[in-house]
Amino acid sequence: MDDDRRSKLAAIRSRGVDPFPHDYPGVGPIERVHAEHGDLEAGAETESAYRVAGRLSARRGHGGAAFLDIVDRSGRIQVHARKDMLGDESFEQLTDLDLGDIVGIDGTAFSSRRGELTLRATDWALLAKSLAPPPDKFHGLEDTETRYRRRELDLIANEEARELFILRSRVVAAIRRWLDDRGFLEVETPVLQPLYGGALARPFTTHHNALDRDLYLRVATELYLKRLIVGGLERVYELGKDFRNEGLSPKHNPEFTMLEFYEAYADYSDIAAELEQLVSFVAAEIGYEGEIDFSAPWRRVSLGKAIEEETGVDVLAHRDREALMAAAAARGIGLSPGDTWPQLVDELLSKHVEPELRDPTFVVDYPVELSPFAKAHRTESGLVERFECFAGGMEFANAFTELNDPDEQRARFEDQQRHTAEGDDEAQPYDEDFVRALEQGMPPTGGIGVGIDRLVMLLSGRNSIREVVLFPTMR
RNA sequence: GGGCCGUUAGCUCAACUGGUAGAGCAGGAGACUCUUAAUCUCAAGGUUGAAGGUUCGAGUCCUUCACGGCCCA
Repeated sequence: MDDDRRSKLAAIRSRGVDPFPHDYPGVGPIERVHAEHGDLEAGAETESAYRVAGRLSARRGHGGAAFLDIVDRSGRIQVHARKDMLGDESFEQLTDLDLGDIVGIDGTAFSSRRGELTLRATDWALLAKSLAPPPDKFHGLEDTETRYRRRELDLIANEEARELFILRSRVVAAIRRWLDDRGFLEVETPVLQPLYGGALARPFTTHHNALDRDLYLRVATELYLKRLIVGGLERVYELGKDFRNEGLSPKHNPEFTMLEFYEAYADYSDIAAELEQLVSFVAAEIGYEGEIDFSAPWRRVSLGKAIEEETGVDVLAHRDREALMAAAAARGIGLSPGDTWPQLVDELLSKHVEPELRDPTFVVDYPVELSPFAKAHRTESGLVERFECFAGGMEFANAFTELNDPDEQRARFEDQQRHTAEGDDEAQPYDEDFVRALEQGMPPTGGIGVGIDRLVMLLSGRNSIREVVLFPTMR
């Protein structure tokens, strides 16, 4: 077991070699070797010298020679070591390394008889000794629990995992580039909040000792970002973690990454068009080739019509809890009896409509009861200018024309307090600081929240949020 | 919260109706100077998730618990 590795470690030290040296200057990515010599014919030699470094992932010994596979972030390359080139001592020590050791290789590029691009080792160095055996070199690491709890092993053993998280990074970078290019300012608002708001969700509560006061981890950045719009920053975005105190599921992790952006003088139609552009841009940037058609324009359907299409229930014709329960029951649909009217509508949407929406779809114009921060619809009474965007059977974005009338906002908070009294523990607490900010005057504004984990799920074809979060919450 | 499935060597997996827990890879010793899941020889590797119970005997049956996966609410 790792006793063997420990005794090798001791043997290395006893030779006066540091098994954990401080640096290794001049390392280039393995990818570059492939880029510059990927077209060598089998058997061809070059004099191009490279220094690469990475983890020893496989070894095939042949007595006086050996092949070693070295993996770095950019790829894998085979190294050919020969006793007659390295000398007996160096060769023996190189082939005595363990799988998983971090090594540096100096070598010249050539193509093996089988036509594989290979570095002929001229020198090498141990850069870090690995004391724990790596996962199976052929099967990789498949146990899901170990993959999530020890993601480093997943990244070592499974190339798909490496590629996925590199993809995720590129998605986030592309989003920032798109927003930066359009004059949006990236800002940072509080994670610890005296009052939570901006989403219908239960918060995590924590405590500030010096202030002797409870604080909440944010469930959204919305209210602070709109205060920045009041302040005249005009176009702002924040890309970071939100925290919602809810159960775990393939679509829910209690901490998750959200993009919110707000744009003065825009409405929800402008935002919808921008979301189409943004996602199309990101999909193109990463070379998306999956089953979902992200090309604009996306389908638009009203919430009432979407629910009626799937269930036959006209929610807008039954605007209280009892009437809606009865209408659903008449269609053979059971709903949770304790829920408020907006919760019932949400249940119909999430259980009967959402799973059916495969290609990107805007569901537009929500009942005011579901949307305490959205501005009333300009023509449809009782509705607000809001959309949620769905794809792959999953909601991934939520946007509205922002409510900027402070008196109306105050009344909406009062409605929320009534929902709380009715037993809705996800209703919004009254935020007087936010209303006061609106009294200062907020320009007409469109805003959106985009679930980044879910977007990455869609763009990578993964069906669990835990696959796309490096260290998902575990029990 | 409910149902089903799973947990065996570092990793990936076996073990028929209850009868001394096996293999491949990794690791050890050895052979081999173009292999690529290299190959060949030899030896080693285990509190079968935890705790109880039934039994002459439990990886296997029963109970409880822990963790995970899938489905449902």
